Amino acid sequence: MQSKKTGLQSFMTNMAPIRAPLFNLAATLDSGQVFHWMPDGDGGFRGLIGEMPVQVRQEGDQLWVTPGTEKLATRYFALDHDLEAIYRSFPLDPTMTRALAFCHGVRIIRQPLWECLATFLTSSMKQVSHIRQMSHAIRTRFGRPLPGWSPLAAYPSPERLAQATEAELRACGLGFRAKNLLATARAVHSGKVDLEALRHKDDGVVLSELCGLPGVGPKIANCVLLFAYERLSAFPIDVWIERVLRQSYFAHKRKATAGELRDFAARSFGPCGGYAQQYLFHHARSQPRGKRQRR
DNA sequence: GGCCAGGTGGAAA
DNA sequence: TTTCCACATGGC
Repeated sequence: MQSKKTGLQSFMTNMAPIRAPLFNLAATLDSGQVFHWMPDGDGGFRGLIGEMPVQVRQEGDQLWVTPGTEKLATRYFALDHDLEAIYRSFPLDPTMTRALAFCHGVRIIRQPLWECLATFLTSSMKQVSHIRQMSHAIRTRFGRPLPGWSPLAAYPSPERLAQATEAELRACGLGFRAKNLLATARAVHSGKVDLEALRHKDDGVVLSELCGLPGVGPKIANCVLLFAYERLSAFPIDVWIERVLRQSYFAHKRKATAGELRDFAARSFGPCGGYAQQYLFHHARSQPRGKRQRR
């Protein structure tokens, strides 16, 4: 009689291993960069890397992924980033030190350009859980369904969303963001803005091009710069980061302007400021409500 | 039931 | 220049 395999053993015989030292999968997926990964009910996650359905699970320094997606996953999860070197570039103040300890192993994911832009376009004045809801609604309503992966679906192309109506997008819970997503989808689909071509442009050029799209300002443009264009110095300043900066770095000058905060961040957090920003964000957001900093 | 959320854009001061 | 406000929706 054959011995019955445990769930873990059977999972691993069907999966491919990747070495992933200094990586925290769960925290990375929960840190407000991506919004569609779902728990698989067995300690792992199911999601899509671009159009490719992927199941992933972490066991210590080993990542187990759907066979055939090893290279894709390695690149997506940025396992090539030298986190030790990045950490050495951080300032050594108490706030940053606490955030680093809390976020150890969180990596900045390399996201598909359009998916990242479109998702963050819907993020304004929304909690992370709401962004997740809208992302799933848009995928389900407009995306290509994947057999056996329901309710997950690929993120719809600019072309597909360009054909949608504002009412259809509002039905996904977007509110006033529907008009902006529609107009931006049309601008990208028409070729007015070429997201791929921007990969080779300077940060400033990418920023100003993105900010020309309806509903995209400096915050969202910097998120896309960081999470999709791999510009690790990009430092998006949202309400959470602004609170952290004012509390921890401008306690002596609470009336500092937005411009002063931006200049300070660029000066103080170095060439990997985007990583520092993400760690400060995730740490602040993970504090129990009672312990959170207030204005 | 009021407050706030990974903002933006346009008007007023 | 900076400040103010409308803009939808949902969770707590």
